[in-house]
Amino acid sequence: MSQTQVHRLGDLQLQILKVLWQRGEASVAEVHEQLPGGADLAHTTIATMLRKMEARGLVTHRANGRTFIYRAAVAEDQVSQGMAEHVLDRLFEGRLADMVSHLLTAREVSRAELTRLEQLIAERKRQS
Amino acid sequence: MSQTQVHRLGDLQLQILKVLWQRGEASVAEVHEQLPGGADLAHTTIATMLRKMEARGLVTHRANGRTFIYRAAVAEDQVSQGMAEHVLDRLFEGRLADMVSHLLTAREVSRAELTRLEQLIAERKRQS
DNA sequence: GCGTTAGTACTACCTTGGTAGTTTGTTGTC
DNA sequence: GACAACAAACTACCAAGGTAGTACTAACGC
Repeated sequence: MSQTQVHRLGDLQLQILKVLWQRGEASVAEVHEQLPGGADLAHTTIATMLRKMEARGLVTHRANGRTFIYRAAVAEDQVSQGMAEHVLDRLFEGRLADMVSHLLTAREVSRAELTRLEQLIAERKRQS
Repeated sequence: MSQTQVHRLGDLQLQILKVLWQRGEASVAEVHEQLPGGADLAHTTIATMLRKMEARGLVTHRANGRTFIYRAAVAEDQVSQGMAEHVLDRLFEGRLADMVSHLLTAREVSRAELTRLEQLIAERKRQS
């Protein structure tokens, strides 16, 4: 019984989830306001999307009077990991170093970021 | 003019591309054989998918008699980077360390892999 | 020559993400 | 009590991924 597939989410769904993760709960109107670039979208677009997402088990809602207050039903970590692992496995056969290598050559990474990475890896090495 | 969107490919498309990258060229039947789990799919499924992919600019073909020989029209690096960057940006706001951190906690990573990562980062640091 | 085989082409259907208009119902206000 | 405002529900479309059956056609074997 596949527990809500979290590795294939569209950009809009992701952005909506981000708003919910950040705020805990939000009405359709609040999601709409907080959504980056949400001004371009109709109110009903957000509402429809939220209903679809609820049908897929990504969010839940409770009623507050006639207004629905939505809440994420999947954890941020669950989604982040699900999507990141999906790409890692499908594209790089699970070889993390390959993935990082691609990303390092493809973009600017600050020195601070590199240092953080070094620390992460060193720590992980110590634990194994 | 958006150059073929390479960040949103389905799993089947990806697997087909992998076969083509690996072999250079392949007929529908060859792709079908090489496809992991391809035995579950109908021949026409692969053929249809290839035609759709050609329409999207992902592959091209030449005819060899009555048989079509397909070839990838997008580079592996282009796709890998496109998809990896997409996830990195959408999910982790571009913070590579966050992404790696998630991946490191979510799965087993061999010591050899960790060492390779260290080397990559050290090298990158030297260049900056 | 004729039938079998092995290709592609065409068509069709389902799902999901994305987008939004229209309808219906509730609520609060004058 | 009538009406305006607003929220959700319903309906509708489009694009794309995925899947495959059916139709057409060229080649090959006998």
